Amino acid sequence: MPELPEVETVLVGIKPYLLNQKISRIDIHFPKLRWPIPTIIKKILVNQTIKNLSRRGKYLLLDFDKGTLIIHLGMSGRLYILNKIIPPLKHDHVDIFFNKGKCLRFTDPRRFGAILWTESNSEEHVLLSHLGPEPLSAEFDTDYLYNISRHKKVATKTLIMNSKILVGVGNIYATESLFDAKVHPLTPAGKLTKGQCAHLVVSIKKVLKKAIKAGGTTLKDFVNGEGNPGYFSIELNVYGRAGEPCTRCHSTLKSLRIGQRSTVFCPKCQQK
DNA sequence: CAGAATACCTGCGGGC
DNA sequence: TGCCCGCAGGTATTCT
Repeated sequence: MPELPEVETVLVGIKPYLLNQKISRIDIHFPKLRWPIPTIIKKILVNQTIKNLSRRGKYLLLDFDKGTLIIHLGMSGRLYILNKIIPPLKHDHVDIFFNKGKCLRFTDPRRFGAILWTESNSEEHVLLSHLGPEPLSAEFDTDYLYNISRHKKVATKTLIMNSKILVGVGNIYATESLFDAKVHPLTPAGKLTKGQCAHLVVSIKKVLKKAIKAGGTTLKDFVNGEGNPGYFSIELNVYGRAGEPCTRCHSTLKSLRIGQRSTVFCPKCQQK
């Protein structure tokens, strides 16, 4: 569910509460996620201090002296901080307690999320080692997108959602970025002109930055489960608006399925 | 090899 | 009210 802006918002929201905090106990209520939660963390991480929190793509990384806890929220995962003990409900998988009484709770109804432990450099973890550049980094520029898309037949939308090409862009922001850049989502990636690549790069960065800003203003309170780090709403031009008028030209927005994902676009603004 | 389809889950809204 | 269907913000794995 969460795309890069949502994960970034979660990171910024929980970091002040967790940085340099020492773990006192970990309760794993329900270990079944995409992969089982390694029960070894219950022993390894007690009395260990979180030395840093960061994000790579949609992965959250909690660094300890002994290794890194890798957290992915999947489609429906949530993380929030509790000030007091609240009994776990059905989809509450893990509670990580800290010395000062706070608790980090991981909840995930659909269980596509993951909590993994690595004692190596997390960059070398199999899930992270093949990831493409961060969309907001300088590395993701026109030349990069142009060069990597050459001779590829996949739809441009599929390309920009591929984490080996570029991390962090999911269904909503791919859809919005393509509209912003006036690129038809089905354009074969290899057919993108350099100019289109330039527009797309600018649009992706713009759309993500705007969403991060919106998340930051919408979700201030990560404590106590109130003001949940849920999925905040930003104004969307096309996603979820099939059949409604284009905000630019008032044509009727159309929908498609690309790679089993719903895609909305303006047939007039976004032509192949 | 690339690209496409499938699999993993629960919850919700709509149609009947 | 209840049942069935399709759909949901992700991505590893399997297939063709």
